[in-house]
Amino acid sequence: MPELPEVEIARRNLADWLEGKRIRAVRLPRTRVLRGTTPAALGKLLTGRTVRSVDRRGKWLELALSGGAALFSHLGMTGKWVRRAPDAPAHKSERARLELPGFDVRYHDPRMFGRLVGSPDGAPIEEWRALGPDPLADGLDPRDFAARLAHTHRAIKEALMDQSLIAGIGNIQAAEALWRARLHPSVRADALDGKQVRALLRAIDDSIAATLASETAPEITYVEERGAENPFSVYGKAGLPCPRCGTPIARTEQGGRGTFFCPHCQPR
DNA sequence: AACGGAACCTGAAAGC
DNA sequence: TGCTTTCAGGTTCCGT
Repeated sequence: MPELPEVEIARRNLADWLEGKRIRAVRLPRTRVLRGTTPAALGKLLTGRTVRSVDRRGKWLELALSGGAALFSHLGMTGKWVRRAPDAPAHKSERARLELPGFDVRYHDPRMFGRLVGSPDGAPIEEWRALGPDPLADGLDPRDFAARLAHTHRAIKEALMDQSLIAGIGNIQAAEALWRARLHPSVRADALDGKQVRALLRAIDDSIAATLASETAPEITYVEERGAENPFSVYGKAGLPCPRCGTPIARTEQGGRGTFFCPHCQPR
């Protein structure tokens, strides 16, 4: 279940595999992943195009194609792009297949929360245009970010997961960044001072960099999958000692999802 | 306008 | 063993 770092790894992999390659054929079963379009329409858009570049903003990927078209991909909770030999058996959750010269790139997504959207003229789709600045691709201006936070009464953790405010942060990166910045997840966003906002932006950069460093691999294993190590400081660590002070990590619920934090390092 | 909660899905793990 | 429940890092829509 991908957030900014996992999607960035997917971008790098797709760029390695696809840039300069021509999509000879596609296989697109009719699934929820294609909502808003049809297999025929998307197939027609993709077939025969060469992939020029692979870009990312927040949790969205954009494959720029020859002839000015583009393919937008969101991985949802369980989406994954993988490279396979053409004769490799299809995975049960395969939702799309791009056939390149000598190999396939396939999209797996058991829960089908992900999306594939074609853009015939390459114009960014509405969801892409609605995204706020991306901490890795754009960098965030502390003053601008502070001004945006000052407009919301929500808890800082919920604000961080608002993709229009800052793009790419999900439940894990929010928890990790707040721990690094020593901020309680329930603190109101408009209560942070300038120093705290700067610390938070640094924490976000550091957390993303740390996750990228720990997960770089041709195939991503998400934390909750069997056999995966948990490389995080507080996420999924309820009851375990805080890496900084040893206090047991607490778990609460915020906006219907789990929130992890250190009650000692992150006071209200 | 802004917020909380349910809905959308499947599969793995934990509980019984 | 096998059935049931719970939970999951995504967005979106609906009611207040």
